[in-house]
Amino acid sequence: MAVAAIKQSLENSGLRCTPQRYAVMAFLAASHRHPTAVEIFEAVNRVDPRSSRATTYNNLRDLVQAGLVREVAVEGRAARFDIKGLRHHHFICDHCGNVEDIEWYNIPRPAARALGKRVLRECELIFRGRCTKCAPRKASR
Amino acid sequence: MAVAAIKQSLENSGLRCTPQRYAVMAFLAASHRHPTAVEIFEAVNRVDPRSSRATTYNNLRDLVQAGLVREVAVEGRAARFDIKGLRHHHFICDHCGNVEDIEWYNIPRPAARALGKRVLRECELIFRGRCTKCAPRKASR
DNA sequence: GTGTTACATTAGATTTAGTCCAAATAGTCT
DNA sequence: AGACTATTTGGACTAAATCTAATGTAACAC
Repeated sequence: MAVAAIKQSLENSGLRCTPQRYAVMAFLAASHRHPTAVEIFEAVNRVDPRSSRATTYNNLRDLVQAGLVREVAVEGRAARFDIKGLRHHHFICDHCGNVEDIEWYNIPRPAARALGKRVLRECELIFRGRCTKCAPRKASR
Repeated sequence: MAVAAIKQSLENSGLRCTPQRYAVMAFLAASHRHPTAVEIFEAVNRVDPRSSRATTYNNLRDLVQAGLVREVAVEGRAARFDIKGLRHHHFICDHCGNVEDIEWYNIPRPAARALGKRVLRECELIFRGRCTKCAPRKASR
C-alpha cells in the first residue's frame, strides 16, 4: 500500500494522517501476519516517530471504528489486527494462535426466520485447526 | 440436560464429576445465554457447593479441551462459554457484546488449494450486527 | 481398611491486555 | 496570529485470566 493510499483512506474516514497513525497503518499494510496491539506498538517504536502505548491503542480503536482495520478476537490470547484489503476469511491455529487469511468465497446468509429482528452487519467465517507450521507436530497443548 | 447425562459426558471425557465441575456444566446447560467466566463463577457461588475462581477457570479450560464446551472470544470483552449441544452458528451484538445462537446450516468448505497444508478441525460462522434488544436504538458506540 | 497415586480445589499473588485521565502538543481554519 | 479541535502522552488503573504451592479427595491395588 502506497504512502498516498494510506493518507487517502485516513482522510476519507475523517481521520488526520498523524505520523503515529500513519505508522500503524503502514505496519499493518506491510505485514502479512496479523499482529497483536503489543507487536504493533513495538514495531512502531523501533523507528521514529515513537508512539505511546495509549496512542497505539487509541489509533487501533479509531481505525477499527472507521472500518479500515479489522480486529480478530482469539480465545485466551490478545486480539489481532488486520488491514482491510481484499476480503478474506480467517484461519486460527489451535496451537500457536496465529491468524492467517483464507481466500474469500461467498457464504450463504442465514434464513430471515433464523435472524429474527436482529440487524445483520457482516458475516465472518473462521476456520480452526493447525497452521502449516504446527500441523506436523504432535499436539502438545 | 439431566443430571445423569452430565455425569455421563464428563466421564466419557475422562473427567471426574466433581461437585464444582458438575455445577459449571449444569449452569451452562440450563442457561440459554452465553455467560462469561465471571458470570459462571458467580452463579455457581450463589448455591452450594462453592467454587473458587481458579477452579472455575480450570474447569472451563478442561471442559473446552474435552470438547464439551465452546469458548467464544469477543473483541474487547470477556470470553463467553457455551455448552455444545445442537450445532449452531453465533451472532455477536456490536453494541452489547451478547452472543446468541443462530440455527445451524451447512457452509461450504474452502478449496483444498486455499487450505494448503493446514489441518482443518472446524469451521465457525460468526454474524455481527445488532441483537433484537439493541437493534431499534441509534448506535452510540 | 490402608497406602499410593493421580486428579482437584483453594486463596491469593501475579501477569497480561487494555482503558482512563488530565495535561501538553500539534494541526486546521479564518 | 488566534481560536479551536484533534491527537498524543505517561502513568495510574482495571479487568480477565493464569500461576503457585499447599491441601484435599477419590479410585484402585493390595
